[in-house]
Amino acid sequence: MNAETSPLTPMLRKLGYWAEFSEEDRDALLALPHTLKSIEPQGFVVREGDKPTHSCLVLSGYLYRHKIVAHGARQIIALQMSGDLVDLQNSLLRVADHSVQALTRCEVAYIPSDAIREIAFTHPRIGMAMWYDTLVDGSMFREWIANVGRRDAKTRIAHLLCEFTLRLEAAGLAEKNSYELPMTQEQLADATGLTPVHVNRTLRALDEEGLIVRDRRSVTVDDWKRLAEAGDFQSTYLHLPEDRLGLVHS
Amino acid sequence: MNAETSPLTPMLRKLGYWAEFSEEDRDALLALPHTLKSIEPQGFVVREGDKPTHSCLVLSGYLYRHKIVAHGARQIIALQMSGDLVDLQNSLLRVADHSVQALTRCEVAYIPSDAIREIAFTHPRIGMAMWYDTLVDGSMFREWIANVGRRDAKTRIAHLLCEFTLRLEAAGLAEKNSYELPMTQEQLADATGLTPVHVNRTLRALDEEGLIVRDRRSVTVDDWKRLAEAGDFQSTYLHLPEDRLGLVHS
DNA sequence: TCGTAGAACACACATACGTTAGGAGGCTGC
DNA sequence: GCAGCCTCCTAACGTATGTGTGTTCTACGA
Repeated sequence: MNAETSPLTPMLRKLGYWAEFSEEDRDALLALPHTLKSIEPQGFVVREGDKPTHSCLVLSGYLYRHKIVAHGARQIIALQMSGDLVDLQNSLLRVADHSVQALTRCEVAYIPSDAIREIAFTHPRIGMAMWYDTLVDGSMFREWIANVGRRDAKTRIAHLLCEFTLRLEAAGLAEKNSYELPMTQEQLADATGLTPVHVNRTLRALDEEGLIVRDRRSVTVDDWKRLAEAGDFQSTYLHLPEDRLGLVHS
Repeated sequence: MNAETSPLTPMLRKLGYWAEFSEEDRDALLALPHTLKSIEPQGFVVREGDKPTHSCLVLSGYLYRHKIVAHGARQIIALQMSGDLVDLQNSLLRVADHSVQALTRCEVAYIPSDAIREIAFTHPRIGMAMWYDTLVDGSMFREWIANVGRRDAKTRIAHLLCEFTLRLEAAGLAEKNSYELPMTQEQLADATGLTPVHVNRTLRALDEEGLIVRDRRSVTVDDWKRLAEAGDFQSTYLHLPEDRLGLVHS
C-alpha cells in the first residue's frame, strides 16, 4: 500500500506538518484498516451520546460538528474539510459529547478507534502527530470561543469567512479568492451564535461595503486584507506551517 | 523519586484516569525535570505571541486562559486548578495563541517542553494519557462555545458555576457545597461573554431565586439539582471517570 | 405547466443586554 | 486617621440583536 493507491493519503498532508515520518510510519498509516463510505447532506456521522467505535477521515466534502443546548438550540463548533481527521475526540473518549453531520455530500473513511490507539502506541511519531493535530483543533476552538463571545455580528461572520477561506487555500482546495460557501444562512447563524435573520442583515451589510461579493452561495473575496481587518482575523491560531501561509496575501 | 517526595504527584491523578501506568512510567513522570515557582495574582505564565519553552503544572491556586480581541476586549476561555497540566497547547505548538494568567496566588511547576516531548515519545502510555488529557480539554472548549454562543445570561452563569463546582469536587478540592469563587464579576463577565453590569444583575437574580447563596466571594449551592437544571448542565463533556461522578449528588 | 419546498429576503416590533455614570463599602499603605 | 483604589452595586438610557410574520426566488419533480 503506498501513496498512489491508498485513499487515506489526504491524512498525510496534515499529519506530516508535525513529524518527519519514516517510510515505515508512512506505510503503517496508509495501511490502516478502513471502510469507505459516502454520506448524504445532513447525514450523521455520530450523534451526541453515541459510543462510536470508529474515527472518520474526510476525503471530500464538508462536515460540521455541533451541540444541542436546552430548548433545542444548536451551536456549530467546527467545520471540517478534506484531510481532517475528525472524531478522534468522540471515539477515543468513549462517549460522544457532540454530533458530527454532513454539510454536503461527503466521502469519508471510517477507521476503527482500536487501530488508531494501536498505531499511536506502536508508532510514537504518528501518535505525536495525531496529538499535535488535536492540539491545533483545540486552538481553533479557543478562537471560536472568542469569536462568539466577544465580537459583534459583522466581525464574527467576517472572521468565519476568513477562517474558511484560509483553510481551504492551505488545503489546496480553493482557487483564486472565490469559493462556494456550502452553508445556509441558518447554519451560519448556528455557527456564529446569531439568528438567521441577523445573519441575513449582516451578510448584506458586508456585501454593501464591498467586503464580499455574493452570487447565490458562492462568495468572492476581492480584498482579503480588508476582510481580515473587518473580521479581526489573524491566522496564528491555525498554526499553519510557514510555507502554507501568505498564499492568499500574494 | 517516588510519590511521597515529588511535587509533581498531582499530575498522576488526572493522567492516571487514562492509562494503567507501570512502575517505571510512574517513576519517569515524577522524575521529570522541573522548577517550582510561585505566581502572584494577575501574574502571567505566558503571553499570547510568546514562544514558551516550558509547560506548567498547577500545584495550588487557580489560573485562567484568555484571548484578547480587537478593541482590547478579553475572552476567558478556561479555568485551571490543581493537577491541571496547562499550556501543553502553547508550548508544544511553538507560538502561544493565548495568554495564561494567575487568578489567585499559585504554586506551579515548570516542565521543559522538550522533556514532555521526550517522555511522550519514549513512554507511549504517558504520551497517550497526555493526549487524552488534551482531548478532554477540547471537549471543555466545545461546551464553552455552546455556552457563550447559545445560552442566555442566567443559564451561562449557572453553567459556569456548575462546571467549577463539579471540577473542584472531582479534584477533591471542595468541601460540602460551599466554596470560594475566586473571580471578580468582571472576570466572570469575560468568561461568559457578558458585561460586568449584567453579571451583577444576573447573580442577584440567581440569588433571589434561591439557586445560590452569596456571601462576599463565597458561593454556596444548596440545591445542586436545581442549579444544574437552570444551567442546562450535564457533566458528560467533562469525561470524568464514573467513580468521580455523582459525588455532588449524594 | 403547475405545485411544492427550501432558502433568501424584508419589515415592524420587542427585549436582553450593553453603555454610561456614579455611589457605597472594604482593603492597603502612609 | 486619611487617601487611594478596587470591587460591588444601582439606575437610566441606548442599541444590537431576537421574534414573528410574510413575500419572493429558485430548484425540482409530477
